[in-house]
Amino acid sequence: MRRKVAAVSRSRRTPYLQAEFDDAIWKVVSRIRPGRVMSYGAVARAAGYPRHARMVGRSLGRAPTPLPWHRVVRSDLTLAFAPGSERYAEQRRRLADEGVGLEADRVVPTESDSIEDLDRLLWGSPVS
DNA sequence: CCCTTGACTATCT
DNA sequence: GAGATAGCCAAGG
Repeated sequence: MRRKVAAVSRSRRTPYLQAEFDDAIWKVVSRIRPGRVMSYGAVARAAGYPRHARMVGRSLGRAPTPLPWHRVVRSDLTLAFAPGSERYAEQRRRLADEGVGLEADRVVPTESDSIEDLDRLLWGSPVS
């Protein structure tokens, strides 16, 4: 059923529907492969909403169905939650379970991952 | 309206 | 590489 979030943005710039935004974001996140991570900004761009990195976390918090939210990290590969917080611990645990290397609060890129293509590499595989 | 707050980022020092 | 800074943008007070 259609959620009735009437929340049309009151922004002076880009009018947008929260429901559509959420659907786009959730779809992208649900496709991140296990053992891989993607940045908030990359998710936003892949969903068609450049410059909306800050909105991604908000959207994930609204997700009704289980989503691999733990695969979304900052562009510098650090976790966005406060170290010591419950959600921080949860994210670390889930990533570790998938074999993702962690150094302090930062994901350790695989040797095959190159910094320049993080967007694509983090995504996992070319969108086909 | 104005101001503050974030699950953010790119770019300087 | 760690901080500081300036953009970013929707929500909520």
